[in-house]
Amino acid sequence: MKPRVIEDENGRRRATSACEKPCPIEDGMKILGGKWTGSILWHLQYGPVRFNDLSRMIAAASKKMITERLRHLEAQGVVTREIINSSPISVEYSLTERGKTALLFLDELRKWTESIEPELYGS
Amino acid sequence: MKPRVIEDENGRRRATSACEKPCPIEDGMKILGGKWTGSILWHLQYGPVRFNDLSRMIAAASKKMITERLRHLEAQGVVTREIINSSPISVEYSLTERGKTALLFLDELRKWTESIEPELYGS
DNA sequence: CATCTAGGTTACCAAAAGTATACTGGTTGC
DNA sequence: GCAACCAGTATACTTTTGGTAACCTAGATG
Repeated sequence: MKPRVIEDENGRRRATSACEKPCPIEDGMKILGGKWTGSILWHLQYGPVRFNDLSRMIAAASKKMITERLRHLEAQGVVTREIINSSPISVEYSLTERGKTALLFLDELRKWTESIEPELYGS
Repeated sequence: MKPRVIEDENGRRRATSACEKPCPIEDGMKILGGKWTGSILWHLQYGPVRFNDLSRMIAAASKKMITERLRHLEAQGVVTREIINSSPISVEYSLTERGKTALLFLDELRKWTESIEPELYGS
């Protein structure tokens, strides 16, 4: 619904349809907006990746952050964690279907950012 | 490029094409990911809005936050600020073309979030 | 003259987010 | 036995973010 501001009989301005509910945009940002979250999903796009490999790919993020984000994403149903009974044991993370759709939207963000700062990401 | 992990001749694992540059997704999140930023852009989508009206629409955010976000968005060329020579003087904020394209992506985020939590935003 | 509006600013505080470094316990290869 | 790998934890610390509350100038209104 289109938000409006009206004046009441005393000339005081009021907003109708102000953000009364938790807004889906703010909520979505809480899930996908944390630092490194986008990068993690991005690196999972081609298939399952093991924890330490992910950590190597996103070398600038600490293991603590990687763990934290993965746990959070798992809780939201965006990634799955699977323990592989190898030796030594390994753990693989993958995108769920929900995670794959998030990827589409992350790609939109990527395109948007590249369009405004082409000099940084050039050709 | 598809990120990979390879083993060198000693069996040590290494990532190729790790996040060496600032990633456009992380950068974009810095611009659009702050709290209230999405809501502000959302409320500007139908045309210019005055500062206090915006503040009334997003009642849960303080004026300080609104100001801070607007300054940041202005610096990134996402919104414009125009002083209207009325009496009393007023200030109108609008989306730039760049801001309007961000709106497309925010709508994708909105749809994504609604799809995963339909019970919250239902019909 | 007191109060309302406009569009903010300032000072301060709490909590969240992020970084850095070290450590665990088990396994495999040299 | 020693080192390296696995998947993380633990602890301590700094930085950033978000939020509250009060205040400001200037013009209009009662």
